[in-house]
Amino acid sequence: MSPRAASKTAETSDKVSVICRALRRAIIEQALEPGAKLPEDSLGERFGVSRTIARHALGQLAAEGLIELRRNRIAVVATPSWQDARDAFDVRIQLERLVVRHLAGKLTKAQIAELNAHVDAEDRARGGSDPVSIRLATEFHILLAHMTNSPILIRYVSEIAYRCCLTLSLFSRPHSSECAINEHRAIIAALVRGDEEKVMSLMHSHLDSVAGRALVAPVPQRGRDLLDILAPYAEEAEGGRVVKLPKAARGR
Amino acid sequence: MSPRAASKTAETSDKVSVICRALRRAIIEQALEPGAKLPEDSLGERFGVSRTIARHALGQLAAEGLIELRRNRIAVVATPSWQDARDAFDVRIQLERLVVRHLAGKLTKAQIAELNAHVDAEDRARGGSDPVSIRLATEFHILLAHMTNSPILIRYVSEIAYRCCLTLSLFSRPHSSECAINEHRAIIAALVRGDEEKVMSLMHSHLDSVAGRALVAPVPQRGRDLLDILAPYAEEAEGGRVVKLPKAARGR
DNA sequence: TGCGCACGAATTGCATGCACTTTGATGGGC
DNA sequence: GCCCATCAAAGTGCATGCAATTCGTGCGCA
Repeated sequence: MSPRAASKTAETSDKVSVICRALRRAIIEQALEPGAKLPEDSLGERFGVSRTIARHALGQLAAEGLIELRRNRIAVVATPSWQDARDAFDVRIQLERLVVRHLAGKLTKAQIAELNAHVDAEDRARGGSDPVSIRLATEFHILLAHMTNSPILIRYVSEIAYRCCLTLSLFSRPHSSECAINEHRAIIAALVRGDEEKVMSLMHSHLDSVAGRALVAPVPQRGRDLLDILAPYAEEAEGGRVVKLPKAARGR
Repeated sequence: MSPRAASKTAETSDKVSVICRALRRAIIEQALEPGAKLPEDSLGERFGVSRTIARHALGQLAAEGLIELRRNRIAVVATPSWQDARDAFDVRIQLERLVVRHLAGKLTKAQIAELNAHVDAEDRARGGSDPVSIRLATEFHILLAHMTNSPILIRYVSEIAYRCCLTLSLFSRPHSSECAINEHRAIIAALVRGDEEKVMSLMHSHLDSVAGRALVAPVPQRGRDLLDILAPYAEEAEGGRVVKLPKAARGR
């Protein structure tokens, strides 16, 4: 391995990072939906560690924006707003343009093979269970980022890809199923040809269309959190205090 | 405050984030140089908290890439490689282009005043103590990011600005002193005019020149960590084991 | 003098315990 | 029947204690 090793990004010990990885994966496969509660002791019990460790893991995930931590409250999987999602995709596009710019014409044979193998796996997973195909589509982008060998790009692209994935599960239709596989193949081809301009615009439009398919409607808010939907209206009425509601609306 | 509040990015409680802020600031003002040790109990004692809290803060800082955490080892302020620094500036340029694109022509009067006041402060600090002027220059960019009101941009730009600041303290000459104040003023002017293209290219060249002033020589490695410099050579000799060195080279 | 080794001090890894906060339910007043 | 006070259960905030590891130093030996 090169001196500039692609070491894990920070992440203290093993136990903490194991929990982080597990939770990240559960989140992007939608086993944990936005808003799901993550009590420290349940986590600790589930992973065979103490609350201290579980807590530390939650701290890391919160730093990545995957979960939300509020003082004295149970941690929950993040529920990004539609605006957050738009912003995330904007940033992501710029970041991934950088990725493919770094990579154009510089891929080794082994890397090309790895990318092709990954897309083949995406192909096989199509029609299979949704969660897996979503995860694979996301991991394609993360795989690309890793090939840049730039720790910063790796970290940021991974983080934001996970977050985008999270928003997909909120705003996307049942599933428009990433028919993006062909676009992935096109990107690989352009990377191999070394056509920098072309691959950047391919990546740009690819992500644009993913975002487009996902974020069609600014309004739908498929009724995840009734209370939050009403909040803006309540705020206009009085000064930020949410008015008392007739006993209904329970997140879970 | 708007419903989409510019709340602190995650950061559990107060105590942890207080420590984080203090350390961040100490690092960018170069009170803590790259490689400086940060033992948990010293930190805890200094801030009047237990190791648990200090440890948590270190975890957060590590997630931001400001410090390095290795198992069973004392945390140290990060020492980015020259290549890391280049990558960081590349990413930063793209991110901050996004920032000014969002902002062009959309600044309120109050925001314009705030920006001008900040640059005035930079002006006053010029010639004063170096650390303060460095910090102010960095905070100008962070201030801009905050005005986008996009949590993701705020987080990423802040993080990467701090990291760039860190590399400056490693590779920059004694101090080429951010004669960039005029460039800051030019950026504000272009933002007010609402000239999107212009302000993006201004920001681009501004950061390019900051990076250029800082990262002139790919080789200098002003002898901070003798051991790391030798590591690659040792690695080529045998399989990643660093050969025993005659007792010299102590970090401190 | 220079090198290696071993032992003690320093430091981290992690679990547990206690105090405080939030949450939700139950019962009494209107 | 509805609203509010009170209280127990659940959960977090944080400190402390113990085991394991690393670091530094002094001693012995060549």
